[in-house]
Amino acid sequence: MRKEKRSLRQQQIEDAAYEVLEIKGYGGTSMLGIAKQARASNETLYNWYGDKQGLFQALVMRNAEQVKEHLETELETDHDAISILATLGPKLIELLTGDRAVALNRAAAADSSGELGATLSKAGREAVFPLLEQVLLRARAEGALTFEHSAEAVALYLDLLIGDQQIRRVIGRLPKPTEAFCKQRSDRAVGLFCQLLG
Amino acid sequence: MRKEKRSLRQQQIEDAAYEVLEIKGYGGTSMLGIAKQARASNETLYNWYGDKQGLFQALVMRNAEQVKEHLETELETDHDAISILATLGPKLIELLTGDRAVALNRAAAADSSGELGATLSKAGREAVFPLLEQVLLRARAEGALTFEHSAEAVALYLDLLIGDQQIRRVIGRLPKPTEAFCKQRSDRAVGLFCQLLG
DNA sequence: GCTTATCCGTAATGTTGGTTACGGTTGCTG
DNA sequence: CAGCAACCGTAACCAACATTACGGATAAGC
Repeated sequence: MRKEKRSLRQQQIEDAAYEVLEIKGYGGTSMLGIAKQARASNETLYNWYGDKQGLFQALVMRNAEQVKEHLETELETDHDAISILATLGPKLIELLTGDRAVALNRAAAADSSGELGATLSKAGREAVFPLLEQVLLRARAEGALTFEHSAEAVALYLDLLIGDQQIRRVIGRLPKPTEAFCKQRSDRAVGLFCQLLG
Repeated sequence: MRKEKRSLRQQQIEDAAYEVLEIKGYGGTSMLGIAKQARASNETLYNWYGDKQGLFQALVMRNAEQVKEHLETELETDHDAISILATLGPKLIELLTGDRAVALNRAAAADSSGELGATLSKAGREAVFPLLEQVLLRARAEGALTFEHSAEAVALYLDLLIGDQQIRRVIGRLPKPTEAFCKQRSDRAVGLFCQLLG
């Protein structure tokens, strides 16, 4: 029961961190700002996360977990692989170009040590990749797709699905995508993908 | 001759700024650091560029000019459009994911005002876009490609060519691309592109 | 050679923010 | 209720850095 409370409080603090981050950007986000937003003491932040980097590492990892959970849930359906892509795609776009992901990518870009970027990539792309690989292999088994190297196929799918949306979001030249936009872009990606490998 | 000297000195200062930027990242780059690297006075920096933002704006714009010049030079050949793509592609990858572009994108990501991002995008993507459009229209006129909306075709080409290379470079998870890599990735993009629209 | 504007080097100045420290409060434990 | 640990709110400390200021050097223009 003590643990639950702590966990809940951490959730609140991390939510507060996102709020500040999304509004003020990484450079404008201070530990005191986060503490104030969360109505917490900065001493608590330092006790729990060590330092600023630690807090952001925690944000990145928690976000990545959520993304992975989302996707794994989608994967548990018994639809055919292409249908799975059709539902997975919009979700993936939303997760990778949503406000939180963008804020984290900006933080990683601003972090000169490269630690955040490493964590973001490891917990993000490198976690999503095998899931997609699984879907594409299923699609090949079903005869819907033809390819030799699954890694290349995944890379191609991601190029078509995400493209340069992330970087354009990160430098502030694209708005947060609407649900309709995600759907439309996903459909386009699947269409092109099948045209190439179908 | 006075102007030439000034211009030369500015070039040196901006080169120094890139050096610091590429080594220390945007957060770690200070005006005094740049001044020291350039063996210049920070007073001079402030006189010439106004403030830190101004200096980075100048970097972005000068870089964009150079990119555009590079591409326009390539465009002046009388090769067929697909051949132009084959030579343009590697150059474009190199320019968009090279150290300077990455450093500028990181700066734009860290700039909470969004000014740098706007300039980067306006002077970069939005300058490159019409050039590519021109090439693709030429390709269509030559009968090599078929498409309805040229803007969509350009977007597709960029997705295939650049994909998520930029964001992965920006968060530090990809090394600077080799010449061979640029060539290979460009060839792949052109191949897939022709397969889709050919 | 004298004047003057420009530039260098370096030293203030003021602010910001990461980090630490501490007194007061809350809430659990016995 | 006493004891204790965790947490809040706030202040304090310290370093970095954007920005400003200034004295000395340099070189162009006359």
